[in-house]
Amino acid sequence: MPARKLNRRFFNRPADAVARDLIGCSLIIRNKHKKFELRIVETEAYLGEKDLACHSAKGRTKRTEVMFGPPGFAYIYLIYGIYQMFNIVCSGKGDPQAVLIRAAESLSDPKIDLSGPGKFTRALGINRSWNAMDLVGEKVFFCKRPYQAQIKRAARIGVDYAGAWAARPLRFFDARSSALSVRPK
DNA sequence: GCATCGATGGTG
DNA sequence: ACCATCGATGCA
Repeated sequence: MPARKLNRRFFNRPADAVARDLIGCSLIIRNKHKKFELRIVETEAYLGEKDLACHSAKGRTKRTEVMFGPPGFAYIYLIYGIYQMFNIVCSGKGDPQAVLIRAAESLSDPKIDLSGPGKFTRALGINRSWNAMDLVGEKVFFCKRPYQAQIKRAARIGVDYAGAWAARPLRFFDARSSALSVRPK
């Protein structure tokens, strides 16, 4: 039945709260020809200027500009010259936090592999042209759905450079999912 | 199984 | 010179 659509207020909270609450939620993407529906199983929170793993800690630049704006919009960037990372801007305007979507399960086509942040964007055709896209709109939006995830948390992946922030348990995942991203540590 | 490594390009 | 990654390769 009609799942509850997540509104802008949902994202106007600290990124760790949003990251946790997004586990088990669905993401609906309506393109011209295809419609994707998927369930989010892994996220990471990036807590803004004080968080040394968060891009906004390096300052306000052209790339990170969207994070300094209002919540509920996409922050997309290129990593390793190859992969696009899909984030949702969180917290209020002027507090540049974000949540990275790391893995999901496709509900519309189980064959689609979304078990990693790079695989996720590649499979869904998400790229930097999506930067600043509204994620509480008509074509792309999230829904709360009746699903019992077993939520666990751990340190974030690939941020060893961030000092004490690297050890913080800001990665959230559904322990029952078989579509988690793999990387150890 | 696991460890290591190259691809590839924007960013500061 | 770094990277919020992935997949291939080598060796066990």
